[in-house]
Amino acid sequence: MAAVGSRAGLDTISMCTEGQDGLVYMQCCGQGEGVGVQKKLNAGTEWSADGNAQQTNLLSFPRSSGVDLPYRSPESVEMDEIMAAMVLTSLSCSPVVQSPPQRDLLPGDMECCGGELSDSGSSGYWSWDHGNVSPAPSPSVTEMDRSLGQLTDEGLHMELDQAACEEPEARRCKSMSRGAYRCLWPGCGKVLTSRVGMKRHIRILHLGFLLNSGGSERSHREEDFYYTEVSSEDEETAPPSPAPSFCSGAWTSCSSTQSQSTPGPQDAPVQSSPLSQSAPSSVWQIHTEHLYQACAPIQVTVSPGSPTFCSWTPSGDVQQKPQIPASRSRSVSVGEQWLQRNSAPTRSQTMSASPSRGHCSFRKGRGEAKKCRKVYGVERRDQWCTACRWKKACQRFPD
DNA sequence: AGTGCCGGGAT
DNA sequence: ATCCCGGCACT
Repeated sequence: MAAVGSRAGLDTISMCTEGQDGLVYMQCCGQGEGVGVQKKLNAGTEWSADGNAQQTNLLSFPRSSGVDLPYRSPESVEMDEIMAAMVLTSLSCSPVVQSPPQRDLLPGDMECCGGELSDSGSSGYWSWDHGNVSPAPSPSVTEMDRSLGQLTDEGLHMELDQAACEEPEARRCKSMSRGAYRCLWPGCGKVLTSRVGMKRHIRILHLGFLLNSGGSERSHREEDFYYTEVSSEDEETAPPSPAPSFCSGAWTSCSSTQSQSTPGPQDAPVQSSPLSQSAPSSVWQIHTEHLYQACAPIQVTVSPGSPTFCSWTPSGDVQQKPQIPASRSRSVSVGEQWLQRNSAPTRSQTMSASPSRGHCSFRKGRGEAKKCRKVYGVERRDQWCTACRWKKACQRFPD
């Protein structure tokens, strides 16, 4: 299925229609991994992707029969019709058909994650350029190719977790319909309705990978340990766990505007807006600041997911993120962000695993982490964290 | 020697 | 509570 969303996959798409009940059946013959995905969609559209199916390319498409298409080459016309069919199906229900291992994604996601969805073709998700479709003449092949390629590039960053920033009604209808996934990370407990979103949540917030790091392969399986599937009842009884401040602008900016606007003529998708990826680290940074005065240092397990909350407001603008008091904000270097991400998980390990010293002092050996003194130098002592200034255990760069 | 920070003192 | 520093452990 991984290739279905790609051009290679589209080459083998075939479809046929049944006139009487208005169902549109599309068959996608993938090239390799051939587990089929079937989705019965709300509007009576059914998708079938089966790598083993050998089916002739029957390209009758009564739903768009009234459309006059300018003459193009047969291949182009074929692709156009395919695209038109896909576009029509996406208009009514905007499916998110995931790769077979994640086929537990149910129509709820599709209904609620509407037009803004786009997923990585390379990771096996369908990509739908949904918001820009119309029954009018379908976009040219090159246009679609371009948009598909773009979605392939960008899609990974805009997954189903967008639902977190959508309307509450939409979320409700999603959560009531079936199970969900709950983050097991200590102090988080966020519930998401899609596995992909949960994985990404864990990967980004807890495992500390930046969005654009592209999901380094080594971490791909790691998220599985940190979430669990919960039933819908569990989800409903569970308190709405605070979602960390990850309603980043790009995830939400694509949501309502595009899907709710009347489908205009083909335009370049708006989904390619770049993501702001720097905020979380700085948020963690701020929250580790001055902890010496706030609580005992031993309890500082800098869990990146815990400190901030995501308001479930539909707009989900970047400005919706919790505003950091200006007095505490400061620029954070890349190295510091790295330290923040990497020092957090190791801290508890070093604490618990080394009862080496006889007396109760938890004094650790020289960590490799830079401290304020090293980072800023003695001459810029005013930029040290409070603890360092007081010759206490550094809170800005905890071991 | 340089650094991190505990323990304790000063305010 | 806040701020500072002597002095020790560690590299």
